[in-house]
Order: sequence, then C-alpha cells, then structure tokens
Amino acid sequence: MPGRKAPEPSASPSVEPKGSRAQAVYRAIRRAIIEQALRPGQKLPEDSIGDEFGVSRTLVREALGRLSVEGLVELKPNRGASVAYPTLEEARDVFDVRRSLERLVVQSLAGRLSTTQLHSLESHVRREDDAQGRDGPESIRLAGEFHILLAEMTGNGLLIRYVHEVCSRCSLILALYGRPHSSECAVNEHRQIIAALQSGDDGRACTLMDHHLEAVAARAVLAPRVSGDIRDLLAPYARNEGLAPS
Amino acid sequence: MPGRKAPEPSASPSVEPKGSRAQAVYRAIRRAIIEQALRPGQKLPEDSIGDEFGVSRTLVREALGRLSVEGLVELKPNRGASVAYPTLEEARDVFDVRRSLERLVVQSLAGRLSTTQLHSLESHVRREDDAQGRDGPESIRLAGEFHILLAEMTGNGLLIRYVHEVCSRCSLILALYGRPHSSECAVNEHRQIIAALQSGDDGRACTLMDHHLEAVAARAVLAPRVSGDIRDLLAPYARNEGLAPS
DNA sequence: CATAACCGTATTGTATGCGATTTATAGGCG
DNA sequence: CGCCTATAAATCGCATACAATACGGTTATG
Repeated sequence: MPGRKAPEPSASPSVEPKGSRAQAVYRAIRRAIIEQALRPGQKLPEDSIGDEFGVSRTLVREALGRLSVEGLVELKPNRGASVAYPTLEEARDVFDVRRSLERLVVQSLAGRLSTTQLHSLESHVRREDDAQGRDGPESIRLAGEFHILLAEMTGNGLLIRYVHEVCSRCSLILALYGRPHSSECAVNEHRQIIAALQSGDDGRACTLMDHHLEAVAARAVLAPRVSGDIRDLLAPYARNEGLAPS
Repeated sequence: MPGRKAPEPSASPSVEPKGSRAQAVYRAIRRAIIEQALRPGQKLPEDSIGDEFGVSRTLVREALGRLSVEGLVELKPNRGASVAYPTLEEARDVFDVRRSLERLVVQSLAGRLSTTQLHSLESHVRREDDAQGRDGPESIRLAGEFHILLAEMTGNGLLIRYVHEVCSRCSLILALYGRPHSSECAVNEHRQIIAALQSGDDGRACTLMDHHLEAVAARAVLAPRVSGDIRDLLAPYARNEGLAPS
C-alpha cells in the first residue's frame, strides 16, 4: 500500500460524535470526499474501510449505501464502491436544482433574520475570509457551509437536507472541475446576500443568490480545469471507460 | 396475529423486477405505504418483514434505512421502524419544497415536449380519469405519478429523485390529512398544465403548477380530516406523545 | 392497594462466515 | 510472440449468529 500519507482533516468547528457508529463512518467518508482526501474514482473497499474504523463491513456498507443515494459514491453491483465522478451533465443538473432550492431559502429568510442569526452569518463569512486562498479544500467547504447555514435558518427540515446534499455534491464538482482560486469573489457575494436578506428585499436577495450560484457554476462547470498535467486532462475520459488512476 | 387481510396491491402499470433484492423490498414497502396498506404509525419489525419477503433482516434493514432517509419511515434507535407520521409542520415544509422543485420542472419542460411525451402524459391523465373516485389510494398514487412522469421528462436525474421523494411524502400526507375525494379536480388541473407546456408558455405553466400544488396542499394540510371517528382525531396527538395504535 | 424492582422475552445492533461474482494472473495454443 | 483460456485471489451479497437494549409481566414490598 504505497503513499499512505493521510492529510489531517482540517479542524471541524463542532465535533459531533453523536449517533450510531454507522453514521460516524458515513460522516467520516463524506467529509473525506468533500475535503478531497478521497479523490473521485478512488476505490472504497468495504473491509479496508472497516479495518480503518474498527467496525465491520456491515456498517461500512450501510454508510456507503447512503452516500451512494446522495450521489457522492458510485456503487456498482458486485464491483464495489468508489468516490463518484460526476459528469459535466450531472454537474449542471445539480446546479439547476440547487438554484431552485436556494431561491426558496432566501425567499423564506428575507426580512426574517434575527440578530443572532445575522451574527452567526457574519461570523461565518469572517472565517471564509480567513481561509481565503490559503487552503483550497477548506475554502470550498466553508463556502458550502455558508449555504447550509442559511438553509438551517429556514427551519424547513427537508430543505435543509436537500441543500446539504446539493452542497456536498457541488463541493465534489468544484474539486473536479473548479479552477484554482475559484471561490475568490464568493465571499463578497455572500456578504451582499446577507445584506439583502437583512434589508428584507427578497427580490434582490433572490437575484443575488441566483447570480452568485450562476457565477459559481460558471467558474466551475463551464470552465473545465485547464491543467498542464496530462493526467488531469485524461482522467475524466479514463473514468468514462471504467478505468481509474492507480 | 389478528386481522391478517392484506388487500391486493393494485396492478402496477409496469412491473419492474430489476435490481437487487434489497431494492425489491424497498420498493414493496414504499408502495405499501403510499397505497395505505401500511398506515402511519404501523410498526415495521425487521424479521416479520424478512419472513414475508423471504429475505434476511440484513436486506430489510437496508430498505428501512433508505425509507427512513426519505422520510417515509421513522427509525428510532433500538426501538425499531414504523411508518412515518408526518406532522402538519413537516407537511407544509414538504409542500414548500415541492413547489420549488416542480416550478423547475415546468420551466425546463415548457415548449420542449415531444409528441411522444405528450401522448404519454395524455394517456396517464386518462388513467387518472378512470380511477377517479373509484379507488382513493390508487387515485392518490396516480396523481403523484403524473408529477413524477413530468419530472422524468426533464432528464435531470437529481430533480427526478427529489420529485419522486416529495411525491411519496405527499402521498403519505394526503393519506393522513387529506379529505376523501380530495383529488377530484386535480385531473383537470393536470390537463391544463399539459396544455400550457405544449403551448410553450412557461409563465402560465409555472403559475398553473403553483396553483395546482397550492390547491392540493390546501385541500390536505389546511383542512385536517374532520372525522366522526374519535380515533382519527386523537391519533396525531397520541403519536405526538410517542404512542401508537395497537 | 399502589409502587418499585426484577426477570424473561422480543427486537434491534453488530460481527462474522459462506457462497457467488468479478478481477488478476499464469499457462497453453495458435 | 500474442491471444485465449483456466485457475487463483480478492471482493461483494446475503444469511446467520451473537450481544445489547428495551418492553411487559410478575412478584416483592411499603
């Protein structure tokens, strides 16, 4: 097993050891994927993972099953699981749905934010500023968490779950197709959205959110990474043929 | 085990025996819930179900897990699974998200329907007419399937999955809170939506869909069933306290 | 008589084992 | 020398077994 250098998972704001062990495995893998510790195409054998976490294949299976439903993991019958490798078409689909959902979020929230919630949002944006450019994966994760934070403020459980899911998948997509520094201006856009929400102008908030997401999608999806490394260029094609990098 | 009279599942348009057996169990339970063969609050013990289907608890567990994620089943730790009993608040949440999603559906579809697709939709609406009033549960199921059919025509995999999910949950909600004959005028509204989509007027289609869903929501959620049966009236309160009918 | 503690039973949570399917490897044949 | 086939290794699909927890009834006790 070569190259076994696992990068430390960046410190989580709130460590939540709650729930069953299966959920713990689920969250761990999920996070590893989002932070790009596990790259798309990476094989995910049940027993290796079980060994790593000290649980049986049963629980790993359960976790992988859920991740597969959410689209973060590909689960081929009798051939095992691997980190999902979204196509550009899937990416566009996800972004379309995401725009719809987040429009609902801002409409629900405009003019209804408590000061506590505002502080929470501002504090988050400040953290985004800190991570700016310094840490690619963390920056991506924080950008996603901003939207999740917004969704949670609606109190709509289903909406929260869906936004959570599309944000995860968008993180994966950005990791794949995003340019480096792609989240540069996102922080400012986040600030603008907060301002619009605070002022209660839901039309403006809606428009801002729409443009924000379109911008994110455009940076990522419409501009596949132009890399000097031939492997990056070939990877999607290889994966299309069912091949994976060693 | 008293009262073991299982009503035949109404004939499915397309029997799809595909996929793993776990998925088969999943679909079976799902359908049983939607058609009200399993009422909200009904306990779902793993081994009884396994016996019934001739599979082990492992597969039943997998199915119940997925259903729990989708909100059709409630899964309490160490206490087993039961058919979900959505609250009115959850119901409203689901309908809110559903409106958002289906707006995206009609926007994607307006003016882009092939004649084949139109025929498919018209044929479906005709089936809805047939079931009109004759069979409550089947009527509800068909109404949901109309929306799923629309979603499938977008080709957006994520959107399809989400619409599928919210439709399932809406079926459950209607079963709980819907008046009898609540889907009366729905068929005509479906026809109008088809017409608007065909004409390519996406604004009108959007409005129609919005009103349609609002009407459905209003019939159901805003008008909790006024029943002479005291058990129906008490059930939600009982369930709120974690109590279930025998 | 009411209440609390105890124990048996039923059901879930997790691990493990076996057979099946797939993938990799090595050997034979053209 | 390359291709096809046969055999071996690895991995998954599923069932089963065991351990842990919660529930119901019974008995002991205040």
